[in-house]
Amino acid sequence: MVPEAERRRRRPTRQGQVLSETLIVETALRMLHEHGSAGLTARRLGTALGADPSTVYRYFAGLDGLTRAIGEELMGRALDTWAATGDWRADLRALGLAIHASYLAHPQAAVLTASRVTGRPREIEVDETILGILRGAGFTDTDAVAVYHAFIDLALAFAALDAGALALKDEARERDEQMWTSTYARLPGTTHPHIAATAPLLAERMNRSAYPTVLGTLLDGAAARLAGAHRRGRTGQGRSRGSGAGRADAEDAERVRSLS
Amino acid sequence: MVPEAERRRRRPTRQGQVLSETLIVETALRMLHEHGSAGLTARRLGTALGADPSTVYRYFAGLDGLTRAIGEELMGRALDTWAATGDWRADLRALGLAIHASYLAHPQAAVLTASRVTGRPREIEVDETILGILRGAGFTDTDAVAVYHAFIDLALAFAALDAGALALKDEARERDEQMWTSTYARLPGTTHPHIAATAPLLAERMNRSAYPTVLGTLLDGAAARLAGAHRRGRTGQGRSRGSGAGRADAEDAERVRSLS
DNA sequence: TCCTTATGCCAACGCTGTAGACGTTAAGCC
DNA sequence: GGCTTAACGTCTACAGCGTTGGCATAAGGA
Repeated sequence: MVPEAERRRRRPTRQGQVLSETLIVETALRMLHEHGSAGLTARRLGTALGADPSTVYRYFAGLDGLTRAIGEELMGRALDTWAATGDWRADLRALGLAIHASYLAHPQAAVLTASRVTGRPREIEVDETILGILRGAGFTDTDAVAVYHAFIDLALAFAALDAGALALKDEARERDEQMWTSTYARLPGTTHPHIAATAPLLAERMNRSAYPTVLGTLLDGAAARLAGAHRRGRTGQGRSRGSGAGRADAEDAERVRSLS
Repeated sequence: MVPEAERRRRRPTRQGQVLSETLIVETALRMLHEHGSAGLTARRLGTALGADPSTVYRYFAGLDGLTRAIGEELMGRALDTWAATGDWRADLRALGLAIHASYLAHPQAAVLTASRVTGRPREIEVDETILGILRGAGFTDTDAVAVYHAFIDLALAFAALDAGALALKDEARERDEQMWTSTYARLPGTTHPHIAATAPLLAERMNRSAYPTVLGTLLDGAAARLAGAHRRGRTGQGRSRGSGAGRADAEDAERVRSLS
């Protein structure tokens, strides 16, 4: 296995294809679209590329390495469709939606990659951008990191969740989506009063992503914290209850972490 | 395949095991712990059960059916460790953390199931409980459904994301966790000023789950909306900007949905 | 005790990811 | 232009996978 940058001899395949990392990644994305998230196999990828299956292993450390490269590509695409305006709130919202949308444009790929951290260049670029927006907006470093953490994990988590729903093959997805009008809407009010009372609302809402809503709430919370910090800065007063990211949450986070 | 409730003839395995859905689910959970999230195979499960691999197919519709049953089991366990107090905010927080914790107690299983909706009894029970808490707290049906949607998807999304990190085998996880002290902390301030400036804070924070923080923010937003609704109820005034779940978000959600 | 059929077992099919040896051919140098 | 060298595509093989259909058998109702 040789890193892409050091490749010198580009020798065509028996069928005439000249391979490269990006060609393989793009072919893999197309295959994921056509054959579903379980349809990315070395052999199929080989035939699609006009090359022997094992050739892929000269470019990536197993299919897992290819998967990480795909994630990096999706992150890069998100960044490319986004442009800063200077309004931190609008910029973060747009960036979050861009990441989410970029992954959901390839749900079958997103399922495989959204919960992996690659640490590759474009991903780092996104992180740097987010931190820059927050620090530029006047957040303290501590707050900026806290909001960044919540922001990026929220985007990835919802990308993975929503991609999972979209990645189901049509038939299965239809069945899943109809669950709110079939299973849930038919529960009797005697045993499930609250579901029964809200069934139409549920059917209308549950097949959409909750991400935009939650993202809005998160940014509201961040804005409140920013305002609070400014107020404290002027008055020298202690922090208010506010955003719910205080001591108790840190303890929860620690507890959660040590669960494994 | 016969539903568990109608099973009459319980015939022991050649090795003496008497099978049942719950025995299989529990064995599968144990195997996931021992062999990782890719370690649940029909053949291995068979040997672990002291039975032929194909026997599992008499109890579940393929490994996929087994997977859904595992998800249902985890959801049930979350509900069992939780008790209502009457304080809607505390109750929701505790329930969210319980779901998150239940999945993270079996990260390898959570990876497989957290983004699947099963529509099975214990899952419905959780949904009914959440809606009950919200409607009991005085939310309108519309608001209750909106908060419910955000709440449950948030819990599942973070369960999946955090489980993904925990499910990596020790060696890989350690490498992942050290990325914040190795890769990120070493980026030069000239190219990545914001990451460089916050590197210690990042290293301290990024290996914990952001879920408790985000959950807190979500509940804060919900509380604000509840207070706003009450105020509107008294004064008859229109809704304020507030929680960020207004018209614009609904449009975003629709846009996102039609992406596929 | 007998009959039915649920249920466990077996064998087989067509896949999978990946390792290692092999041979061809492009690149770099003179 | 010709030579050398090793990068890179190809071939072969292995061990394992999910799943299915047929078969034997024993459990439970009569």
